[in-house]
Amino acid sequence: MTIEQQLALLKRGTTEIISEADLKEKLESGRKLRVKLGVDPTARSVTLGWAVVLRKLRDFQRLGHTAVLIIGDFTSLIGDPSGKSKTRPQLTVEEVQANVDSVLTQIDTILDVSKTEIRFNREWLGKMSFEDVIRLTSRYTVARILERDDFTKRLREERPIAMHEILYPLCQGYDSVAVQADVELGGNDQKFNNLVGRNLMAQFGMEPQVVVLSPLLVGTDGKEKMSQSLGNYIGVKDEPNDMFGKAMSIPDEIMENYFELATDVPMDEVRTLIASDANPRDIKRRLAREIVALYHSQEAAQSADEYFLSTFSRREQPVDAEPADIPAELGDADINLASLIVGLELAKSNGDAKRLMQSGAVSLDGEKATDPSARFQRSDLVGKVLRIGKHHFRKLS
RNA sequence: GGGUAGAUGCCCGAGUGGCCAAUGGGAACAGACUGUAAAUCUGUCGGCGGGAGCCUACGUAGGUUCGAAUCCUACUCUACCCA
Repeated sequence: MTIEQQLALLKRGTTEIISEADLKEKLESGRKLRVKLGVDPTARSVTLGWAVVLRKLRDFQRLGHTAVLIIGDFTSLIGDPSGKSKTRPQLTVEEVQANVDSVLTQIDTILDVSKTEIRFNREWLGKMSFEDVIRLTSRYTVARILERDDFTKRLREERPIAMHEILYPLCQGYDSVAVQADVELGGNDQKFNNLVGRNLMAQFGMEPQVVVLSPLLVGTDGKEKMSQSLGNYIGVKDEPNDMFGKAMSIPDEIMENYFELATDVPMDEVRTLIASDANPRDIKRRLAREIVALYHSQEAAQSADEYFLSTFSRREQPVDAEPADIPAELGDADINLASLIVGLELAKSNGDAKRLMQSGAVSLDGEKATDPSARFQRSDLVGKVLRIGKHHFRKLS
């Protein structure tokens, strides 16, 4: 692959490269570059949004460079203030470890983990003495830290900024020094932190890293950035049908964005597809298939597509609704449907379940069950398909 | 250290002694319509209960009162001004 082709591949799905000329130079050097991505183990699910940068890291990896994945086990004790209007809760050591374990098993669908250098930043940050910290902080000024938009905003809105939060960019920047990064990847919201890394590296007499920024993937709601806490995410470990369904529920306008950031479909093809007069729904089906194929398989994508069409487009009963046992404690007679729904974890409380029934969201074998006071025999329920809302089906047994 | 303002449900925010499980908006959930899109309309939106009703909740802990989100005391936290 020529340098130009490599650059083109690496530029897909990025908003900014600081600077492209530097990146080109580094690629031309023929060296095996050290490409850093820092991850904050605050979430347990790897989402497609997170996958955007992980996939970019994979691109570098496939070009023969060294992927250096930094698990921010130390920095997550601080909590990245990026994009946050509130101080994040600080995690305990146990919570961090649990998250790390879960995250590592998830990213192997994206990266070649065996070839990835995985480092925990406690390795160097945890060893620093207070004197080291003071020396580090003396390299930056308060004004420069406060330039950062999140902080400016919080100051303006008279919201708290805790002292430790302003150390976050320095910690992350110091990671780059410690692992001698050539390139650092990040989401757009990481720009400030990444640039601090460049500055610190220069201060330590190193060649500053190139910063490659990717846009943030919008969540399935089409409004906020995709994040686990907002619940608008697609997880890389989601079941095929679920993943497909979530992909279908995104607004039309963000389809192109999803193709670019979450699939490998060539962009020329995507643009032609979107410009054509094909039914947007079918373009979106293609998108959903691509995504499922990436994290599961072609076959899984195909069957998820079929499931979707029959269940939702043609509104048929799913043939293979998820089986569910009627909890034994409900007894055999006088079964209250609301308790059953709660027992199957399809509603969070009895009141909630009753409300769903009253609003017509609950049906048994296609017949609406709207009366919360109705009682059922176990034998009447077994074998029927319980439907809650549009999405949830359970075959009772 | 001194002063001022403030802390209400997922978020914003109204409420200054009973009519408050708490106005309004957003988010969310459900129904109708659809392409599980968008927009729109409708309903719901602390827990338990078939219901009557009961319980828990307005920063924390006490107190006053027949009765407190509302009054008093102490404490915790936040912002701003002065040092």
